[in-house]
Amino acid sequence: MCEDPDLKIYSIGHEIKAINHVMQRKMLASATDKGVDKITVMHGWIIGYLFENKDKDVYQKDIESKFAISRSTVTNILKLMEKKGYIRRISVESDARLKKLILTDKGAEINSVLRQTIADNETRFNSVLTDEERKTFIYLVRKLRKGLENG
Amino acid sequence: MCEDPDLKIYSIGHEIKAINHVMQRKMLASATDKGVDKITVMHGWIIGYLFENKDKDVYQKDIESKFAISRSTVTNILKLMEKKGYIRRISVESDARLKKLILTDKGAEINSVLRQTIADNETRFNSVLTDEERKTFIYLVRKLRKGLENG
DNA sequence: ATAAAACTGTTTTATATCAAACTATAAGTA
DNA sequence: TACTTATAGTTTGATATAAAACAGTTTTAT
Repeated sequence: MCEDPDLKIYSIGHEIKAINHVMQRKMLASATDKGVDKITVMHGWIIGYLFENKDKDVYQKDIESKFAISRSTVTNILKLMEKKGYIRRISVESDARLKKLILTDKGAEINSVLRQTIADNETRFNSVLTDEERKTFIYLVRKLRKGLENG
Repeated sequence: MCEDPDLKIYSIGHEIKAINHVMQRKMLASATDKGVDKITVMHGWIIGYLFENKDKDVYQKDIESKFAISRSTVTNILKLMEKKGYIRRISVESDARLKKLILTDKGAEINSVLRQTIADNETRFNSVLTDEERKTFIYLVRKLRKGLENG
């Protein structure tokens, strides 16, 4: 089955990459116009995640699995985000290996600006896919990611 | 429309990124066992593209649009690929701005090994999505990419 | 014919990314 | 308790990536 090379996931790998790329550009082009720092999409995702999980304890290792980036990349990015004042990284007493991530006021402010930017830009995607297609696409992306991560 | 944040394309951005990431790991883990250099997925895509377009003239700028990477990244990657002996970059007389890309014998050899690796790994994706889902996914990825690139 | 605009590729600077080797801490086991 | 294994994070070295400034070439417009 699936002899046609055009029907292989591998053959569209670079198109998946391209979608990601376009998203990142479009998404943040407008963020710059709003008085906040120019931040990367990854910083935006992490800030959003920390905002949504304010009540819970979030450690560096959680970022690693949530966003599928290597441990060393996590260190790099979070260090930079701390330097820029979006987060703080606090050592905890119960386990000296862990570093707990705290969203600063500045980080929370950027989060609220970003929500607006995201809403503005979402209409771009809506114009390309129908409602039904978008739902299907999101479903399949989640299914594929979930399936691949335990394999 | 589309008030539910879980139904926004943005909300799955990091999952798209993760799929790409997993693909790259899985795809190349086995390539190492076959006596060829350990190459990146992007190198694999470019080598495959040059192989498929042996008869046509391919320039650096074509790589830029085909794979949605910036001009400076194209310079970097192709320089490295030339250094590793996979390709050559030839200045053409008709237009002194252009550099034509030629796949070397070594590059062609890597291509044939890679085809087998890709076939081996494609079964992973097949086990996650049904045939119908895979077709739909590929269709939507292409539609989304095409729609986003002219916007 | 010449000045302006567009195109192709490079360099520089900053960030992102991974793998591998490393440090320190915690948990499990003999 | 002492040895071993597992876990969390850091550092290093290599590659990937983009934006911006740049240089050379070609095309367009006047």
